[in-house]
Amino acid sequence: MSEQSESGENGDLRRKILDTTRHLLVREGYQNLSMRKIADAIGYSATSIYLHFDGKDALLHALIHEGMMQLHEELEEAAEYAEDPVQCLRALCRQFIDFGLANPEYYEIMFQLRPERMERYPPEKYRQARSNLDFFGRVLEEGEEQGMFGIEDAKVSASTIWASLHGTVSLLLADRVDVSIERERFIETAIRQSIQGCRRPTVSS
Amino acid sequence: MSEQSESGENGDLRRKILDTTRHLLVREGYQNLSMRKIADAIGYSATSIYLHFDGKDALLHALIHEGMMQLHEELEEAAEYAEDPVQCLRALCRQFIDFGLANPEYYEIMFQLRPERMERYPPEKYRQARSNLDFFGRVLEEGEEQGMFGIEDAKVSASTIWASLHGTVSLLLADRVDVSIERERFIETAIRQSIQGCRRPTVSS
Amino acid sequence: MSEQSESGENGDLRRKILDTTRHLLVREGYQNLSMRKIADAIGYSATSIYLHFDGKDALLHALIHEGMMQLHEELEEAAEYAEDPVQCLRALCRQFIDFGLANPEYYEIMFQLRPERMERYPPEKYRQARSNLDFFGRVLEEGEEQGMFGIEDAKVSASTIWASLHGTVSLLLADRVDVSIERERFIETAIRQSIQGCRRPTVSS
Amino acid sequence: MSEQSESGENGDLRRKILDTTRHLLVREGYQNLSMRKIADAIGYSATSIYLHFDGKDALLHALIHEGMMQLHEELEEAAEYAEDPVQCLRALCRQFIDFGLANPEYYEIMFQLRPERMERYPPEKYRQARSNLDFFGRVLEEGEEQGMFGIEDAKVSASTIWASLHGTVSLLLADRVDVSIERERFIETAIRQSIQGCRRPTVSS
DNA sequence: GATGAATGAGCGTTCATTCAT
DNA sequence: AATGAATGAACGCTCATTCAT
Repeated sequence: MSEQSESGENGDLRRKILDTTRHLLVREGYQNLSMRKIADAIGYSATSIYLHFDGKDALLHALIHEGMMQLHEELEEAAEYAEDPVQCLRALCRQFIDFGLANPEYYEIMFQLRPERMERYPPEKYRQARSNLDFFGRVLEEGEEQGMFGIEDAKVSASTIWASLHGTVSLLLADRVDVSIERERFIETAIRQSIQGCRRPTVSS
Repeated sequence: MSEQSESGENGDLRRKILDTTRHLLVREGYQNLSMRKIADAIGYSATSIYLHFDGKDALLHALIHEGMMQLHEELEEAAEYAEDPVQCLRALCRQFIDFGLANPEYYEIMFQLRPERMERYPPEKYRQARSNLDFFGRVLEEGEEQGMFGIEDAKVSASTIWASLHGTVSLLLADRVDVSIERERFIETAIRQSIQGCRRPTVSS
Repeated sequence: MSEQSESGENGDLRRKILDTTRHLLVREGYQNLSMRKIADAIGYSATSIYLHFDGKDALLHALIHEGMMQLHEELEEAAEYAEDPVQCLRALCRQFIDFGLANPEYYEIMFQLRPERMERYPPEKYRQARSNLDFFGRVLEEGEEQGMFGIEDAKVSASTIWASLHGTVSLLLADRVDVSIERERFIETAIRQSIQGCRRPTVSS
Repeated sequence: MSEQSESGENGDLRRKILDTTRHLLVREGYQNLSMRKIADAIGYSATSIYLHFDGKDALLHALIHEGMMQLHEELEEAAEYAEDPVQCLRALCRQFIDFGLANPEYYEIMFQLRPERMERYPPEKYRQARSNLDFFGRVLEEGEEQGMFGIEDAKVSASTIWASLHGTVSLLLADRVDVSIERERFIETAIRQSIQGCRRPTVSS
């Protein structure tokens, strides 16, 4: 009642909106998200959202930004403690997948929206987003220099590995992986194959 | 009673609806698809669609079914002429990606819609859908038996390869691959790494 | 119940919408007109209006068109029975004012909306609208040839007379004329002065 | 407590609100005027406006009042230097039109809003507003006494002249005068005809 | 087999205004 | 004197769907 530090019930409506939107995203998906539903879920009028965000797009952009930042931090931390490029690549893959599975709401808006449907996501933010890919590019380059990989172009391979991880997360989130396959085993195999795919080939294919 | 409207190909409105919907899907995307737009595009009343389909979902289910059948045929044909498991796997990968890029309208509804949000896609159809995965499983099994691969479980690896291909197609369709990367090179690298990922590893990772 | 000639209660929803809109316009004004209010007033859902009109603009354009046609007919008829240009001009003035006062709803959307607010009124209709002005131009020209007027340019004078009549109608509709002035006398004076204004001046002013 | 925000002209927020509203009116029109836009434009919160005005209507009433005062002054000055009633009437007409064209923001709220729809514009202000009409009444009376005019009732003719001028300004502001007509010529003709309309008629009409 | 008429629910957004501080 | 937070009502419009014919 007296003071309102920084995480009191007061004032952080903006925070509440972001969190609620995240939860709704995971429960109902982007398509079924509406300003009214968000408002109802937080117990405020729809108008109130506009006090904190310029509109639906701005709200989602803010969420995407948060997701990108969080992913960035997680990848950074994962890369930090790795001893060699291979271990580092493995850690990055694992972290990316974990992030996607743990934050499906972020994942959907960050990676699964067709850009044509999310109008005008500021290009400057896209650049920042893509910086997450650089983690993979750097470690591939490094490993290549040390003769651990057999890739042609670190940038290209970073993208294909990303594609592989993205597919893995997408299928898991969509529950499209055969139920008879154990989740952890699927993930581990996907990672192993991704890394193995960068190895110097034993025979030409 | 006498004349059949003005359309030459008499009767098969159902066919027309499906085709038009496909075209609309590719032009406007799933989100902007509406029954009215379909009806306008075929020159019939919106009500007519309901004579042939129970609703929007049923219409999409039918389309998904068609897409699955077509993909099945294409994979079948691709596998047919391969000489050895590795070549066959390569052909399957290439065909899957080609299918996705050539039929973005199918691809989106087949693989990019969250099933929880597409009301009750009949499980029996899902089973059929999954049969497309068996192509990959079979060739992996075969190659494993011939000592060409070093995988633990063909079913699991089939899924991870599928994941990899799905990620590749998804990123390409969403235009999220760095523009500086040549499209064909990206695809070729993705396929090569997918196959290489199944090879017997040179060192344990 | 059996047959539905052409003015039955059935089918003429379009007509009903137009009429109701007209009434609402006069009761509440253009600013307070909304699709919902129209729908409520006719006892239909708002959606139904869109079955007959592309949108609010199209609905108003249709009304403007009707108004222009009606005014055109009335002016035409007024001009028909006049014996000489002066009588004709007088009849036209009288008819224009009568039309405005009798159809305030038409008058508002026809003449009192700032064009910037009524988006994209088709220019081809504007041309037709302006044709109403030609009645005045023609009679002024004719009278000038017969030496009855002392005007410089029929087109310019037609416009100034129109301005005069427009001001007269506007003030009356807005109830801005002093209550102590009898309505009919005001109108009569306005008309007389408008005509007198075109006479050959007695002294230069 | 110490510093007064950043604005130099301390205190007179009320003045600032009025001025800003005027500018917004001319830039965006009455329809697009909103309290929030005003607040944004002056750099204060929307709430602040309510400290100085009871609401949107009151704010507009204040503006109307100012406009009436300004018009009054201008007409007064115009009348002052005239040598005879005809010249005076001409000067008044010219000044009225000039005022309208130079202050479209004032003109719209002063003369083009239907009072019924502008809640309760205080009648005492209307009286004051009407005083502007008296300029015309007086000069007509005077001219009539001197035999220069042939009008029946100065008050009535003042109103009809006003109507004429009002129509002229309205059409010009709405850009409804044929583009082929030169603006100044249109104005001059309107004024000449207005005055000529009060002359003693050469023949009865 | 095909339609026209109709609708309830919902969309993102803006508005003038209030109230506690 | 000034504000930030909040709101209910309304806006034009689109949607998938139903029903009588």
